[in-house]
Amino acid sequence: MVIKASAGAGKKRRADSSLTREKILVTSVRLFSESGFDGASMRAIADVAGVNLASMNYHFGSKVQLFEAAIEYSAAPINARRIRQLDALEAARGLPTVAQLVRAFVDVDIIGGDLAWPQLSARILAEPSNLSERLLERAFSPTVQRFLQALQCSLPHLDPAQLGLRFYFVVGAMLHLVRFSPSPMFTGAALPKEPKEQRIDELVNFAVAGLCQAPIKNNSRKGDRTG
Amino acid sequence: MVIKASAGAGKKRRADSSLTREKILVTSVRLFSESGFDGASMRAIADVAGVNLASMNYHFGSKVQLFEAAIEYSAAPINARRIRQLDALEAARGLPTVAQLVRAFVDVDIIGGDLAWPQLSARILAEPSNLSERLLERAFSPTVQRFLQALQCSLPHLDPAQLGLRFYFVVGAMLHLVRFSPSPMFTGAALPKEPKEQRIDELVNFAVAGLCQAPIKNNSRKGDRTG
DNA sequence: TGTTAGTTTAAACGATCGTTTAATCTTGGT
DNA sequence: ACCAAGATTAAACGATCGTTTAAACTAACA
Repeated sequence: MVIKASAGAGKKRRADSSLTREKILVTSVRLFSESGFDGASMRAIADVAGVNLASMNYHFGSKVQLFEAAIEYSAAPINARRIRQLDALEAARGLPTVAQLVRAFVDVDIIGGDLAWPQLSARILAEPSNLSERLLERAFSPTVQRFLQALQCSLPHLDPAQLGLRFYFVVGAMLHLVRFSPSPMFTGAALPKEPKEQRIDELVNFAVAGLCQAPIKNNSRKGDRTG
Repeated sequence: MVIKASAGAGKKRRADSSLTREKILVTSVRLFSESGFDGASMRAIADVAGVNLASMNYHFGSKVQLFEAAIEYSAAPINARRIRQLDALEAARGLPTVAQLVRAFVDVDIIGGDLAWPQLSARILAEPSNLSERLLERAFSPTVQRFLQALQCSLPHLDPAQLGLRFYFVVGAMLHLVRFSPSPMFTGAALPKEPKEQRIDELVNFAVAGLCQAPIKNNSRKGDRTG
């Protein structure tokens, strides 16, 4: 058994194994994001991908390793695009606004495109923690770090820990929006559904207000607790 | 096979079946919230609860029905406490503040206590949608509706759909905070972890700013998109 | 005390899971 | 043409899953 590391780089020696790898990865991303790790069986992935069951273990070793490969395969292009947008913002004159930074982070994940990284990442969050935490960390962390640095520059008065926690809230709201379209209990059953882009605008506005206008540290405990 | 509807109400006829039911429910909530629907097996629940495997199907019919029963069992007391707090706020003189309303909704879910409803509800969100959506709707909707009405009274200038979407963001941030303690990539590895109550304060402040201070409707598209 | 409905139990059922085996096919190298 | 390494395949393995069966047990009522 030979577990190959990369698909596109090495020149294929004999057969079209890289095609098989890619079919498996694309299908894995789809089924894992639809049904979760337990819900997507190796056999279902093999059937949908049109490959033999055993070839998945041949190429990826085990289901867990396939899961990790699918996560990396799905996250990589989106992380790259986020970083590219952030680079562009930082290359411009003057500091990027918080709204620009939030939008650069958020809209990629929701507009998304062909590879369902947001659905997959939202799914990972619900897997048993020993599986998910390490994987999410690896797939998310570098990009999050860079955005946090940029946000810190634009919000220098905020404590780093406080900024991190608020950005964590933003990510939570984003993933929640990505997972479902908000159910009728929130938006009212009769109301027409807004287009996706408008919801992103709302999310950006909400996030910017929360990041910038919430009171700093613990100097204002406005009225609470009556019960 | 007799599937009983309620445990505490009907007087037990012969044996201590209500004790068995309760042990199964308590253990189900714990294991479902830890491992999800697929991850928690009937056998594991039976072992931990100290009951026979077959008795779970005897009392609840099927695993799906047990899942539903566990959700209801876990959500009911928390919904009740939320509604009680809301009633108290509305019984007081003057309109409740947004901060009071948000806190009444949020802190119950995080302080939580013995029954892990927040973890469970966060877990449900990742189940296949045919399972989760209907259940979450049933467990969440009435309480959400009442809080939305109260928020609307305190924020009359907000469009109902816009308010609903923003409250949806708040719930997303809350569930995200409940699911994990924010990973080091957000808060910085070296920083000491804040106490739980302080994080709730931060969440409330963040949510209030997002709910109240975000721009209304689509009149201000502050700078975005530089590409 | 014998009856009977309700409950608990051990054992088994069929299905599906991830993984492995071993044979076959494909294809570049000589 | 022959060889050998990589890739694909059908078939099976052992384990575990949710569920069912049928017998044993418990306790209120006649």
